Amino acid sequence: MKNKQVTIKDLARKLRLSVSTVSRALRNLPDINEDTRRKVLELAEGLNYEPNYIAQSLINKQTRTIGVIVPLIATHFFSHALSGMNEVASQHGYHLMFCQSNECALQEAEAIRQLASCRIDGLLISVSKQTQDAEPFLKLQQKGIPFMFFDRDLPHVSASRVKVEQYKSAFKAVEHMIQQGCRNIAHLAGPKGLSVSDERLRGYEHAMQQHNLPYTPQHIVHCEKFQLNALEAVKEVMHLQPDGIFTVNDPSGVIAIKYLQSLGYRVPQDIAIVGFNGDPVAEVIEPALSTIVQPGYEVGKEALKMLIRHIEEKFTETEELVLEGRLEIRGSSKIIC
Amino acid sequence: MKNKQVTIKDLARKLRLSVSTVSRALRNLPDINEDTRRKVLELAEGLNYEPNYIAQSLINKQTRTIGVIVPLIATHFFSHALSGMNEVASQHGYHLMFCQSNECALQEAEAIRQLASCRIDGLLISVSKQTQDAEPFLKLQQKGIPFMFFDRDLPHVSASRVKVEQYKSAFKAVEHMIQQGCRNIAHLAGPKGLSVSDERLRGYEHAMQQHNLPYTPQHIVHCEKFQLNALEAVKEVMHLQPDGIFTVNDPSGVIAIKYLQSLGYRVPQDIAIVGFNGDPVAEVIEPALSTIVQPGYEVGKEALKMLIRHIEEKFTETEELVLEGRLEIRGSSKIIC
DNA sequence: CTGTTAGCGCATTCAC
DNA sequence: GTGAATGCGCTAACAG
Repeated sequence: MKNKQVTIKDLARKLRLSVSTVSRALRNLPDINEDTRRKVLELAEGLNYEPNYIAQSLINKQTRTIGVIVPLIATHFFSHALSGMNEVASQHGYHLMFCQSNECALQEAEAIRQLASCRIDGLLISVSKQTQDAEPFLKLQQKGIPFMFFDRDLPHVSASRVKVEQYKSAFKAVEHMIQQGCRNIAHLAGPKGLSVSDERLRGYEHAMQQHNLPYTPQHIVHCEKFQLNALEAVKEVMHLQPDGIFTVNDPSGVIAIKYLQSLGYRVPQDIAIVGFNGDPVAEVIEPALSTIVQPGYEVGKEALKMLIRHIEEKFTETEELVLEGRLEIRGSSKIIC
Repeated sequence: MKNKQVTIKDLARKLRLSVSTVSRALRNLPDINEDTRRKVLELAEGLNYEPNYIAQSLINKQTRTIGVIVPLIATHFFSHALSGMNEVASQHGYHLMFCQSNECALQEAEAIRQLASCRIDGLLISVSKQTQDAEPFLKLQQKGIPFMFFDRDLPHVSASRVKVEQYKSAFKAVEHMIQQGCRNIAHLAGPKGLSVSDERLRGYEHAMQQHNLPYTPQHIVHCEKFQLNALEAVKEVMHLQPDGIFTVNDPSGVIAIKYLQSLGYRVPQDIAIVGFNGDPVAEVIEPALSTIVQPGYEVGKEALKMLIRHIEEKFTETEELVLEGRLEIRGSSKIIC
């Protein structure tokens, strides 16, 4: 932001007009001579004038900027969510200020502070898996900055949220495995305390219970680092000789398939695998990995739409939107043809 | 940005001090009574005061905000680049304002205007595949807003850039195929006029020429929409009965492998495939797809580092940084063991 | 229709 | 050490 930028004052001086007249001309307000307006617009165009949003923000008390915090951007789901937000933002004349928490609660809290100082009009956040403390969100509330969760949320914080149905999706996935004949299904779960993995776990448990299938605590192995230690988790769970594994995400499912095949197992005949998310890798593996396809792009779009609506209509109640996940049955779980 | 935010004036009033004293206390400037400073800091903490960056920006003429424009964020390379930028930005106290051009020159130009109005301190851009016009960039220059290209650039625009070596990487890839015994290599190329695909194509051509291998215009099929019509491109190129295909990206390589296998070809014995990028799908396909692994995260980091250096040191010359791509040889091209 | 005045939140002179 | 005055670029009353 050098001083080469043309200001409203420059235009006023060159046209021998007052700044307020120029300001009105620029904004197409009534009560202005058509001739003056034309002149102003022409000069603005010629001098390549761009309104200074910073100055406008100071007056309007709104920046038309939305903060977005995600745990990791280099992810199928979150990159699509951000893409969806970008779509809505540009449609409605908002800008996105982007931060990544790196799954770290401290970085997340710092990002929230920073964004608050930038005077964002609202915040969209998917929390890190460490995040427990509601404090940063309470501060946001007392500052009057609206925020919403998308995907990963803090259940005990009162705020609006847009999510994909996790519990029911997981339930559907496991039920599908049961219908395919699986009786001894294990679950590679995600980090404990993270809303989405907790809900997927519940879906697994309830599906098993509802179909009167036994499972032990050993059937559930938590991967704190998601796919990073999925291999060890698969090895561990194989002691139970399961005929099916429901994995908390697709990369883990892919790792499971590869490992089992290397051991000589046939997927899905000997053991069926179902993942979660709809990652591209799930379509590439042979056999293709059945999965719950999550509409990340739509989550992003709907979350920002809702936030903008709340901002512009000064809506204060909390709202919740739950999108459906689609069970995509592929080779890795198609036992019965 | 409601009016609930505490201002420096609020602090001044409650402490019966002037705003300038409070301002100085807050910024740890000298010439202030230690006792007053303590009181100010305490109250600021207690009232949850956050400095208004908007107001500061108006005075300092810098926003500490960097604009970033990418063609598509939901991409392995660009999402990692953005992640790298986020890392550097938070280290240096900058914020990122994110836009996606959707491969559309018009949206890109509009995004540039918008970001200019936000008075970003600098811009990092990877151009859309449509982009030809230098006009938006010239305007940026006359406004004194520094910008740099990363990855995809406009060669004829004078600006700094950070890229991955495309020509040499493609050359390496094709040469590797030749060393493995391929003699009739086809190339699924990217859109014409897009810097990176043009350079990969040159790498292919020169490698073929240097090894005295003939190729015809039919050996090169351009996919305007990248992977979307890769399948048709593969079918087309198969009329030449190639023993190797070098694809402009990994998804295309994966499509090629799947299609050829469905026809009964053995990869790599009958036909070798090498991709470009280092996408996760390349590791999952069987056989794994050889590829050029591009350091997207580093590109993002280095690009932002360079931009910040230019901004803070008022550096005006153009600079160019070219990172290496790593040839990762995998099953899809390992003919000789 | 147009110009003057005041002020957004803060930093930066310059007095005291 | 501290405060009053001025201004960043712009908008919003209010006069004329």
